[in-house]
Amino acid sequence: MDKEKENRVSITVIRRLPKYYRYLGELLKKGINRVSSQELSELTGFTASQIRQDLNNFGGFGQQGYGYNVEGLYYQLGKILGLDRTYNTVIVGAGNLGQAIANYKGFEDAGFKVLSLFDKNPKLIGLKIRDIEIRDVDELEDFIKENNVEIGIITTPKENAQEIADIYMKSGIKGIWNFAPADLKVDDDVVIENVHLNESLFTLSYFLKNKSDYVKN
Amino acid sequence: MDKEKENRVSITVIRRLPKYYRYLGELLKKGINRVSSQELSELTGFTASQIRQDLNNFGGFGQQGYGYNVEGLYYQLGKILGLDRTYNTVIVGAGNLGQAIANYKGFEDAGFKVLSLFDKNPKLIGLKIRDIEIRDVDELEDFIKENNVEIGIITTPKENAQEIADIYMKSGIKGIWNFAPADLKVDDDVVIENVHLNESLFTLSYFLKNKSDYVKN
DNA sequence: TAGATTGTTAATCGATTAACAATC
DNA sequence: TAGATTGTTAATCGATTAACAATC
Repeated sequence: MDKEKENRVSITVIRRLPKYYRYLGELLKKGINRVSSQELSELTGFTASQIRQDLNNFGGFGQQGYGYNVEGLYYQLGKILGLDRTYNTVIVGAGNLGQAIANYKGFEDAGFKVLSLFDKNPKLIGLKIRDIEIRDVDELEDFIKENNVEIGIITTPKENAQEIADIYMKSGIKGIWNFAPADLKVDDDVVIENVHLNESLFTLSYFLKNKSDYVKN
Repeated sequence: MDKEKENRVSITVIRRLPKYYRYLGELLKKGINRVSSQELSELTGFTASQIRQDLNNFGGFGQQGYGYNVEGLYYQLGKILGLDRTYNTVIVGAGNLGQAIANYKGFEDAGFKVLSLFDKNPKLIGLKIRDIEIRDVDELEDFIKENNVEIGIITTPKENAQEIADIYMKSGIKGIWNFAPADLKVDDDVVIENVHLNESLFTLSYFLKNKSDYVKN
């Protein structure tokens, strides 16, 4: 009955994977082809034990007495994270933040292609951000359906975020990357990843104020 | 000896505070002046028990039989987060992302004032983002020292992030908000808050791929 | 007073760390 | 073979949830 529960990996583990992936990518670029959990620990700051535990949620990628093959592990983690393919995305909200994301080459390199930006501001509609056209948000639903868009990005003010999420859902999008400082209500089969910059900044503020209690942490 | 340890509140608690703060602000704006942990639970998604535990790390803000006074709790949380004052900040990296942050009125409203942007691109130097001038990064250290800047924001490519962090430290900055996809090495008395957008996107990718295992979570 | 809801202790649950046999 | 390091189990630690007496 709760078969799914068995191989359900905890969210805290998942959130560490991209960091492993990043450092493995760096090692790979340096031409290093072998790494131990101890070495990964020094790079990432997680304990070697935790790293071995984390990786073993997905399989035995290492080899006793040797460690992990950098290229192999990098490839495996990419596959686990779903980075072994490409995704079509759109961005609603063509202000600075939307443009920043559209401009960031790193996302495209990782397989996330921004097909179009959308806005309701007539001054922006028709402009291009390195070949990516800004369209009227009225065209959003049709565009998504016609272009096999899987990920919807929201960089609008918070007042408009929920209505955009609703259009996304109506259009069949199952993954939303939300930058508006609001918690969106979505259907059970839609996943949301929030980037709440204000919360991040307030956390920094707290730690800045209380840093003496947290030195070396 | 480990006196500090006593009143050390766990990081996971701290990271929930901004969300409480946000919802309290919304309630306040609606003119609601009383809220129970149960109601906060429905808003935030955390359990009522957890909310009471979290708040009691900092004091007994509630009243039996009544709940919490919205305005009072909002004010207290603001104080705890260090939002009862203003901070001077600078941004290094005047591309789209840096401009987005400089443009975002919400940060200024919360007390974080961007005094200047910095870049090394001569085409950007001298431009203004709503009154905020873009200066040459060569002037960074002097500017920080002369203007009582406490928070340094990094929105450069990852290749330059560490050198900017080094200048920040040399200039006396103790709080860094880092958007570059790199883990910066800083002194023990400097706090860093990272916003690693690529890690966030990769996490979304994972959950999109495995969403059937995570429905209603 | 009766009802509601906190503050707080105790119980549970889950995540991290330690340890070591397996094995390359 | 000897040394190194994984995979995995057991122990520990910390965070969440449950429960309820205190009290407004």
